[in-house]
Amino acid sequence: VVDRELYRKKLLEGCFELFAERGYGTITMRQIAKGLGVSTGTLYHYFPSKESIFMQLVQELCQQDFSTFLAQAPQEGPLEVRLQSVMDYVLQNMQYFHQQTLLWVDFCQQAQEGSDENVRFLRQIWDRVRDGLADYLQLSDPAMVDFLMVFIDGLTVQYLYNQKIHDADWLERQSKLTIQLILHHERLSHSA
Amino acid sequence: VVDRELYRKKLLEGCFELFAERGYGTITMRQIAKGLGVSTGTLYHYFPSKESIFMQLVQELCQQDFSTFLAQAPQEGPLEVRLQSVMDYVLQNMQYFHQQTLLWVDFCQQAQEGSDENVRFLRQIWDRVRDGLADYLQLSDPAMVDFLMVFIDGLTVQYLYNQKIHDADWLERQSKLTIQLILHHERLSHSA
Amino acid sequence: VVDRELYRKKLLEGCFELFAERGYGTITMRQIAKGLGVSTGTLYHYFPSKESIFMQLVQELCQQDFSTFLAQAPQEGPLEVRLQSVMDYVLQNMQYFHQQTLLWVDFCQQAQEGSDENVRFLRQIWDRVRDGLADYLQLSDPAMVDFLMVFIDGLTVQYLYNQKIHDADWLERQSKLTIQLILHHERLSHSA
Amino acid sequence: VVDRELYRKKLLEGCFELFAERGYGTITMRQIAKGLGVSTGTLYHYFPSKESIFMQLVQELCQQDFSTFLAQAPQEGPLEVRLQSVMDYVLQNMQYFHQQTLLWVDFCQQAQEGSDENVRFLRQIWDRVRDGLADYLQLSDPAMVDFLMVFIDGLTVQYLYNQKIHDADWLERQSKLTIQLILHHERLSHSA
DNA sequence: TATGAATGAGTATTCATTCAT
DNA sequence: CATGAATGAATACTCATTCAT
Repeated sequence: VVDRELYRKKLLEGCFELFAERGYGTITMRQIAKGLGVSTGTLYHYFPSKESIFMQLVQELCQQDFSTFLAQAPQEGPLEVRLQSVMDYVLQNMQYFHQQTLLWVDFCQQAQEGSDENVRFLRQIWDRVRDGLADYLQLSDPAMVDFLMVFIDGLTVQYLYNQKIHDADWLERQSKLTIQLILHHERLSHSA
Repeated sequence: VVDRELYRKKLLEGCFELFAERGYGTITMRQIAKGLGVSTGTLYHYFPSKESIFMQLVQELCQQDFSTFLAQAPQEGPLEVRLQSVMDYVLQNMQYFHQQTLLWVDFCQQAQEGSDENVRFLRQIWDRVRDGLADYLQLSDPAMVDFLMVFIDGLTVQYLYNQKIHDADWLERQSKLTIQLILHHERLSHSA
Repeated sequence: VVDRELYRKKLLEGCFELFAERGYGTITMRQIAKGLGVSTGTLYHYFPSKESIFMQLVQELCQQDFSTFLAQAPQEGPLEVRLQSVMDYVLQNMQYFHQQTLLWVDFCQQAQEGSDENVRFLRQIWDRVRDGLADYLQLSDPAMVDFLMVFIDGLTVQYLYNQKIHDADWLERQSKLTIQLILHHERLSHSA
Repeated sequence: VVDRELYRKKLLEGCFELFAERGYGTITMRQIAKGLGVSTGTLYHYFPSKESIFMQLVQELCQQDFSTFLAQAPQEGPLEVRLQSVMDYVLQNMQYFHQQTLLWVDFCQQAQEGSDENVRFLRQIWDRVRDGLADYLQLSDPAMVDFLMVFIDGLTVQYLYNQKIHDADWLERQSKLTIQLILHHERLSHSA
């Protein structure tokens, strides 16, 4: 029974790349199965539906991503350093986050009709990440965490049209700019 | 021949709502035809493909949107006023921009495979908007326009899975915050 | 618009044989389409679902069958003659009725789960036939019509196992026997 | 080897309910296995196929059913009593016989294509029951046994789409009617 | 003996597009 | 110009059966 669970996770791992390559709505179960090197029957043996694969994938990844970030991020030091470590993490995995965002958007759009239970589930996951980030950054203004995440979301979407135009320098510049803006604001709030 | 062109534009007008309602990938040509009150045959008489409808629609809308904004925006006055007018415009049409962004993402994802000519085309349109905005705002740092558009894009995506965004106050707050951050930066750049 | 309706009926006509050949649950839409000489797309252009084809088919046939019977049956004469005409009609079309009964049973079984609206619909049709038959035979005991139809149903099912064993003579014999039993009962009821 | 045989019969016992619940064509081997509390592998270890399970089940049941009837039926007495005991047995187990008939029809329909060996097998079983019944009732006209069985078959099918049949009175009435008809006929045959 | 993972062809249904009228 | 009937490949998902453990 532990083997089964292990195998399921192994399959799940292979799924992200496949979903990312073609999008949630566009990829077919046959393509996923082929990509994983199993039959459609086997795929359905481990996951009850396409939707379920996606949900499990999202849960798994978000957990991993945030853990990975925390594990390598400096737990002490001034705000600037912590902000920088967040942005570095995002920039280093930009393509990955870009794909993830696209996937979420695609999925939400597809699931628009029918149960919005799934959308609620995604929202929960998103909230958890935001709370974790708020906890890590310890910003005086809680709205600032929202601001940061909105900006990061914007970046990951931008990547869609600008993938080849905006090089690493552009991203770096935007990142630095944002950090400075936040630091300025923090300084002013404290002095006020 | 002018009639044909007029009719095409009239059909195009009705399309946005239909696309927005169900998403680019999800809506069918039959549904579009029915929504416009014509037959599928007629639809194909005016547009060679679903893809083509979308491209023409995007072009038309972006042109209109920016013109509409400029027509009602104050052409003079301090940066703060101009920034505010941009954000007001976005906030007032938040749902519309949200739908538009979703549509773009959906389309790019669907078209991922196949000609990236379409993606290039979308990028051109995006660039034109950015240049227009840079021209209007006259910011000293050109990267700041990019920053602003990234943030706006982030907001429109958030709308998908962040319930807070439905709260007008939250939006207002984020908007004000961003304007202030930009103004601070401008002041510092000038004094430096 | 009349053409469409005509064509739909023409397709419907061809369907009975196909359904009868393989059973409601066993035949596939592809097989039906192929059997009718059209594509699956065309089939769905005229009928929203497999279920719908069947329902429309049943309605059409039952109407036709009873009309056909009445048109050729003697409207006057003693009960014996009228009973005989009913049984003759059944016997002459035994294979057809056999197939119909099997189809009904098959359908009801498949539709067991899900909406029993369809089963209700079939019952309605069945009731209409019984009422028509009661009206035609003018039996003093209304339970006798039920008895007759139960027996006929039994015959049509029997045909399943006995198709090749019981020849025309056997059927004829059973038919005659039943008619006599009913006549006896009628005579006794009247004398009582 | 005797254990194996015992276990096979034990499994078989649980099968009828499962088949009856969903129909021969509709139930899946996984559902049967789950219902019996074994794995599909085990099921296939004892029975080579779904078809085989059904055939063995039918054989087993028919043998049991007729034995059970004979064991409790009065072996002596006038025809009327013996007829009544047959009808009572049928009425008391109406739902069971109804399910059995449906199962037979379903099976024959599914198996239509392919070997009619199965149909032959079912016919043999049916014949054996008829012979047993003829022996028990000792009717002067052998066709009368057929008549009785046809009627009973009709009743069991009716159960599917005639709501009246759920009314015990209706059943009782039909049963009494039939017995009387047969008795009348017997009397007339003897006097002739 | 018993398991349950693996298979892949098969199911009803959909949809962008074509084309005769 | 306008229609809508026709197409058939494609979709998510199912299932009897096999077979390595």
